[in-house]
Amino acid sequence: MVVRTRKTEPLPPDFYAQPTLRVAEALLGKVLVHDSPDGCASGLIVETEAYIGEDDPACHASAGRTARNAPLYGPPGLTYVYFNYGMHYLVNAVTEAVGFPAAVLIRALEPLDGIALMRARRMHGRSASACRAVPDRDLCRGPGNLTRALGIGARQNAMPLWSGALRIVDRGLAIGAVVTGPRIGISVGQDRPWRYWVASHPSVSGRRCRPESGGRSQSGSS
DNA sequence: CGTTCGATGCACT
DNA sequence: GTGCATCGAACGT
Repeated sequence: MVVRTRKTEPLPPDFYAQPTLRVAEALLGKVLVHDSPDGCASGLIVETEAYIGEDDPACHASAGRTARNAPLYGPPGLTYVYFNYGMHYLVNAVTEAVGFPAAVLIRALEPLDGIALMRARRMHGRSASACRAVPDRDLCRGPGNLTRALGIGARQNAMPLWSGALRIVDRGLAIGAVVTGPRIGISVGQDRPWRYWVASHPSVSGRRCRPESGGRSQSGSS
């Protein structure tokens, strides 16, 4: 019984046909991979958010089915990629059952493979010096940043995550403690604690977790 | 260190 | 025309 190689099995479609909160938590520690013509890039999922049903005011389906949000109503395990703020793509994994609109937003990754490629993609349209200053841990920090680093765009919308170029796999990697709290970046539905992240992980978005002691934050300079 | 604000395109009212 | 599941430069403390 050797076969102790790194597992790279994609999560099966059934994985996504579960309650969205369970999927959102279970996706932490899995690996999002994109094989593109430019090369392969991947990262460990360390932050997610759930968007559940037409009753969720922050869910894109809150106003009913439209052309844009149609993938939310489709089969679980497909992507829902959309364009926001005129410049960012955001990627979701569709969950639950056909006809019920719900998904998990991937908000942050810890870069694993293809770090040079990620940095090259994020360099697009900005000065080389500014890009060189971006630490590895920030390359996929935030939902807009990770799609840029992985080369995810409108062409990846409504694509299966269990096969094909863009997929989520389980490599059996261990993660730290999981924390939950309110979703961020939204103006409604903030009462629902449907955001999940790995505690104290440096690639999680939002306000940076301050290091334990040693940092003097309240000193009046001069 | 913290907070504010402009960029930028598209879906939807 | 309005508002958005964002980002980072610019400014104030």
